[in-house]
Amino acid sequence: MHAMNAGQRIDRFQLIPIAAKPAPSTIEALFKKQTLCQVEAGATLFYEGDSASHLFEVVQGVLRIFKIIGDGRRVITGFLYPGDLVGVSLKDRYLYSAEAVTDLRFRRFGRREFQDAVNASLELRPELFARLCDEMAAAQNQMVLLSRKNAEERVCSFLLEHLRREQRTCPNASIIELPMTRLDIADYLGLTIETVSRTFTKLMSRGLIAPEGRHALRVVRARGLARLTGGEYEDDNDFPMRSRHN
Amino acid sequence: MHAMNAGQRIDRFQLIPIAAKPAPSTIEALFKKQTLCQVEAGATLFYEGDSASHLFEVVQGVLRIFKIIGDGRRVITGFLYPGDLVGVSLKDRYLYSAEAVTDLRFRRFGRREFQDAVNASLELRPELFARLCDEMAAAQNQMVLLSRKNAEERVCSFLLEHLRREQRTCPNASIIELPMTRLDIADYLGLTIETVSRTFTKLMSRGLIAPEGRHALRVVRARGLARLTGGEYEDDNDFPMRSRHN
DNA sequence: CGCCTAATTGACAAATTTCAATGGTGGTGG
DNA sequence: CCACCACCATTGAAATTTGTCAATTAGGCG
Repeated sequence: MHAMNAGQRIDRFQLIPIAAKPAPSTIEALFKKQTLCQVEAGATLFYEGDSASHLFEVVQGVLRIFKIIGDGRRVITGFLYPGDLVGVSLKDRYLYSAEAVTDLRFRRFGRREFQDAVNASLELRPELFARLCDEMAAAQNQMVLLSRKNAEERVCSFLLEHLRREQRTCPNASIIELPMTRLDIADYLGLTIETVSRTFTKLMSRGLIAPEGRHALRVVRARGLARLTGGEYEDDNDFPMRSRHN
Repeated sequence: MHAMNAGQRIDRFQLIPIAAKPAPSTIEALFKKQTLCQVEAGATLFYEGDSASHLFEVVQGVLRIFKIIGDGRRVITGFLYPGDLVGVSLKDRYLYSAEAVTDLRFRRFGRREFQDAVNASLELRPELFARLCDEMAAAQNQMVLLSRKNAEERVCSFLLEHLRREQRTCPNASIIELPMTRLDIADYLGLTIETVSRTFTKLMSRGLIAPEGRHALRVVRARGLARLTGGEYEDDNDFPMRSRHN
């Protein structure tokens, strides 16, 4: 249904002299020795099914990873942000394609070298394991969203997820950047572009969010959004599921 | 919407003297030293949010893992079969609940001991890693299914997934056991029980499948099913996505 | 200034869910 | 051994949500 943004495959990355310095982490430290690469928005890092020669770490910008089925239907399985790792797997082929949503800076690591480095280090292994577990937890939450949430709940969950991210760096931020297109959002939430648009409009008219320039918006009432996510937003309340025991 | 089968929480497992001997694998070998436990269909192994004290290995029977959101909507994120591991994570709480679909035999392992054993062994680590990666790949395929497949495609994918499983032990099997209820299938596929039922009926009337007793069915035309899964069934053809490169 | 793409909005169609009724099966106890 | 009950599955009809198609608006960028 949905056509992808084109974007030709990159094989020679432009090298960049600058080094970013985000929160320290052992795997990040490992990557920091690798040369920094840069591509433009729309560029493809790799396609699903390509021989999985490298791992990538996003340094700056946003990346989308997605799968495409038969007749062109696209599913974005995630948006990746600085500090995130892409291509972690033992499979010898990538399980999904990866494209830059914005201009992107990243580092690459040869799969084998990475594997060796991780095996050699007592600190790296648990970190990698922890990242995989987080990814798994996120995937399960996404399954819940895709399986049982309605359009409004999906959009509110999405907005809150992004608000959270902003708040990790700036604890009382209320403005979220949304560099991806409506089509990207739709393909991430399992909706159409029109439904996403209508839902945004509705949330605005209810005063929960407000437009803030072209590619950002302000969350006016986070509490209100949270109430519309259809559960699973353990903002302050912890585990809702736990009642009858023996 | 969907009520769960009740099933009270088990804390003292019935111990069983018999030991099964499936395909050898290092993690399986590790578990084999643990006492075999048994519970009845419907029993709960643990709830989402419980302190994650143990890992489990299914020995015999089928287990469902699921999450529940606010108003009782349930999402089954997976069915687990003999040889599968449950509860692998670094989180200190389970991310989902686990219930026996059928009478179930399993082994438990203390999380810490398991962690230590895996860390100590050069063979166990890659195996665990590989299992996590497989789980991740499965989760992504499920996201594709939930996000963009219609009812017929979902059901066909489900049937084929189960046919594959049967065929791992019996290469030209055409009968698949479906011990779970329609509600379980619906909650796994993100549909309602009625839609699942109607879709089964339609596939039967088209002669693709045939009923085979109460809890099993025969796949008459696997090829036909495969054509209805909406892509992603690399049965003989390998990667469909790979066209324009530079 | 005007074009091109992205986003919005509306009207309609289609798929799935919801609600309701019926049918089948297995288990239990008379 | 049979009847009845509880539960699960099927089927139909109506309702609802989301998707589709089409037209319009709004930006961004040359």
